[in-house]
Amino acid sequence: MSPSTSSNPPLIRDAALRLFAEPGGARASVRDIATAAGVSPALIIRHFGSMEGLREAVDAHVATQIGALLEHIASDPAGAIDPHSSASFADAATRLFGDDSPLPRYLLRSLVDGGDRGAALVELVTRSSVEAWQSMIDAGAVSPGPDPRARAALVAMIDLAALALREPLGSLLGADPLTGEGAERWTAEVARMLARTSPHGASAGSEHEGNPHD
Amino acid sequence: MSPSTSSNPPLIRDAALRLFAEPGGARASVRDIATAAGVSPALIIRHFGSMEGLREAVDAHVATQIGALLEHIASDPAGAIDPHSSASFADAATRLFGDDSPLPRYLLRSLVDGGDRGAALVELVTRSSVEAWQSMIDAGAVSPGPDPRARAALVAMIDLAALALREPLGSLLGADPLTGEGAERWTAEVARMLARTSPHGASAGSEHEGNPHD
DNA sequence: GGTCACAGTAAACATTTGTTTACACTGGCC
DNA sequence: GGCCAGTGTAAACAAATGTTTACTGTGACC
Repeated sequence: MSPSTSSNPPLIRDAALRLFAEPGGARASVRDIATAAGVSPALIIRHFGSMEGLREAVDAHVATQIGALLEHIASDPAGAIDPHSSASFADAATRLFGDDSPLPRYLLRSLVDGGDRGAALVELVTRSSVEAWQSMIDAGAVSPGPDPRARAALVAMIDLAALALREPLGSLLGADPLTGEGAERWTAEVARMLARTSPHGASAGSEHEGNPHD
Repeated sequence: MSPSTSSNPPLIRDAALRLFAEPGGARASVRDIATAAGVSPALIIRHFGSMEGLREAVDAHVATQIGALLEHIASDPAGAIDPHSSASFADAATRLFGDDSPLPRYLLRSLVDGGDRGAALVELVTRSSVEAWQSMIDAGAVSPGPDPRARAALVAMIDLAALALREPLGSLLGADPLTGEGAERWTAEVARMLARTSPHGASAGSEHEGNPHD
């Protein structure tokens, strides 16, 4: 029997997060998770009370982690879509999500299986997007359009999709939309589309997309 | 014992589709589905061979159904985003998805749990979007932009999100994005954003969004 | 009427599941 | 050293799972 260690609860929680985020992960058993974490099934129950308790702990942790990214973006709202500071979002996303993070896939899991807690997590993301968008409207940087709510919804959807639909989007883009060059290209393209709504943007009209990084 | 009926296999398949699409539905048991379909668990195994066989049958059916919508849109590519024919997409979506269709939620399920079959279904949707977008580029109606692949990816994501993220999008929009007024508003807003990329669109420049439905 | 293919089901079966129980170990404190 | 709280585990437990088996009923055909 190994010595006692206080690192086991987070270890278990993280193993669960990884498994739950995978295809078929909703059917991961207490024994699957115990094996992945290198502990006994009974220890999971001891620390978290039940499988439901474990799921709650994972959800709470994910909310904290994703909240960190949103906090970062909220400190620089333009950073999310401004082509000149797109590196800021890309850097933050790379740092938080790396190449192998289960968080975006877990967000997707929350969308389909999360019930009330999943809906709350998704709302965390979309509310942050909508607030950032409103800040930019207030600053006069963008236009709310004839149907302001629809436009805000579109902006929020684009943000949510970049996280939750990371994999199909990555296939389409030919690069990971949350890290490195892929993140820069994605945010640049989103910025171009939204820059179209600037009240005083390009004055030449319809299509003026020379070189956004110069 | 009831009389024999050839309607039981589709009845079972549809009950399974509904259950699988719900939160927690990945854990739906053969007994849950049997109860929902009003048959015995053993009948499901008799007709589909196994639970895996049932899942395959559901996937095949969903691919057929979603293919029907894409076929409709492919016959009128502009219909997906042109504000003047947005009613065409809205009508088709309403007819296919109604108020209560499990298909969009099942697509979301496929994204997270579908493995290869899920990826194939998602590709069905995104390929169709990309092809429609390319048709519009070829027709000179829109511009590919400085990063054509990123722009096509953005268009495809918007389409995929409207289906798979129907519920959070509906909350943001304040209406269902796949039926009725909500579908019209959503497609109108998407059209406005994408019309911005027209090579010879509005010549007044930055923000010219008078009244798109007049 | 008898035979056959097919559909449908209850019961049984072997395995898996989440959880509980009983025990051992560790380290800190007196 | 003894006691205690906390950690960790193997085994046991009751329930649930997907599937198989054995049987019945139906309708078509001869």
